[in-house]
Amino acid sequence: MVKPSLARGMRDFLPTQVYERNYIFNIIRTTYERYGFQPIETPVLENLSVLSEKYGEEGDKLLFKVLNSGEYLNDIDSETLQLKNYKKITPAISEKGLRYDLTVPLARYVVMHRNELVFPFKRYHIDKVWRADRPQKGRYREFYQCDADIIGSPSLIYDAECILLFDDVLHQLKLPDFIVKVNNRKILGGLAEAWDFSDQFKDFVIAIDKWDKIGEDGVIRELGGKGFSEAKIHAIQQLFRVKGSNSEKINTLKGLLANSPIGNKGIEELEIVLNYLAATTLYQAEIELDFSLARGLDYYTSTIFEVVIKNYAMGSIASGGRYDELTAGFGMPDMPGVGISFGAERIYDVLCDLKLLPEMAASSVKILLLNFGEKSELHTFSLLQKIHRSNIGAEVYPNATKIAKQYQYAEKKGIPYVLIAGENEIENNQYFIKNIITGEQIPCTPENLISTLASL
RNA sequence: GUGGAUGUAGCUCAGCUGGUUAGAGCACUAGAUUGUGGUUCUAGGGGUCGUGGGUUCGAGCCCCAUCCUCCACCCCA
Repeated sequence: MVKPSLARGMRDFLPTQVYERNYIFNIIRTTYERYGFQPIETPVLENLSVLSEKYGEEGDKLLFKVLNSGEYLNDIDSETLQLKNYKKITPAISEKGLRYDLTVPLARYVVMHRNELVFPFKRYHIDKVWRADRPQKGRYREFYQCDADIIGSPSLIYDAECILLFDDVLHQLKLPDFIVKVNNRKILGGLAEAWDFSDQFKDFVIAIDKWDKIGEDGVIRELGGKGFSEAKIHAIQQLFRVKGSNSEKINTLKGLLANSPIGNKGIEELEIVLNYLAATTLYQAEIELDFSLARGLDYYTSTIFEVVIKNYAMGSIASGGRYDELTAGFGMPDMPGVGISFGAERIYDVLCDLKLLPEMAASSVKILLLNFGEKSELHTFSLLQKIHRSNIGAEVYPNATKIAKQYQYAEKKGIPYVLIAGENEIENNQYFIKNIITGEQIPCTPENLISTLASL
């Protein structure tokens, strides 16, 4: 006997949970469709040559790798094996891995199918991804991402559309106040240029990204630890003084970036995006420029966004950004893209926690046909088929156990009605449809059973 | 990958300073009620106390290791 167990970070879902999760997926999917995105599918497994080095060093550590098939040890010389150096052995025994996100596979897909696609290519993809991270709340090793991306256009109208998508979807999900934080990587690059630490850009980005969490002192400490000089830290501290409305923030930043062409380009892009948004009326999204927003993934080059819930201790529930060179690594330059992703698992956790999931029918079955025993069972079974053919969900109880139990079955499955059609009813040509909640009994004849059911 | 907390029935938990056959509530099954349930009453099934070692006359309780979950880092949806 094997004790049943789940691999770390993996989860099962009960039927009611799947219904609830599908509610979220359906809202996202139909919204994507309405904006003109089309679905694609890609394999769960990709060659590691495609996945590696796209996510930064940390990301690569979190890739689930799949062992080669067959006698995979034959191809390694015993010397390498002796060294026990996993960095050398891993590529020799594993050449495939589980996808880490849906964006890098998309880049690969676009390059491979470039002649079959319509550009700008708007695609959505709702599927599982895997990360070998240590699990904790809101963090799983297997989870869904709900991506929408536009490939092949530099137009910032799409960046603005991404924000409309955040607003539209999260509004439909009835999420409470949320903030869309927006920044532009070129601004961060410009600051690095203006303050002369482009060589330590990555350290800078990681440090300021934690501002929300560890505060100004924490960021300063971290920068100091990474070898930033006092003067540079002092310069960076100016970032923390950028306050006020979005336009005030932009003005302040223009001063800081006066001598940086790249930085000014970032500001300009940001202003264009905000200008597009100014022409719209958002449901409830609050747009906040946040120059400490950085995003860890290496591939972002321009606009970046992240959605957080106000006053709620949870990481971002959606995020995204513009990447201009993602396909370049696959030999296809000049293919800019922008996209977003909803973290459906986190959204589900939040909606559960805040009790914002609507009551939904746990079953799509409308009526349970009670089983009163041998003499009426065949009749009941024929009714079952008639109801199905009328496109109404129905089930028959499989045996003539006591009625109380049959009622409970219906109740637990969320079936709203039961049909009472036993020997007496069949003989009298009168059935009863009973509402399981109210107890009300609606009489009907064999002839009008279907129409009565359909009208309920 | 680093550090910390936890783990007793399907679920929520109790179990004294280590001492006979490990308990409760809910859930489940059966009966009271052979065709109209969700109330009540009665009876019943279910645990190698996460797993593997160790200490002890004796371990759910103490020690070590390991796994899961949770928390903080790293990083991220």
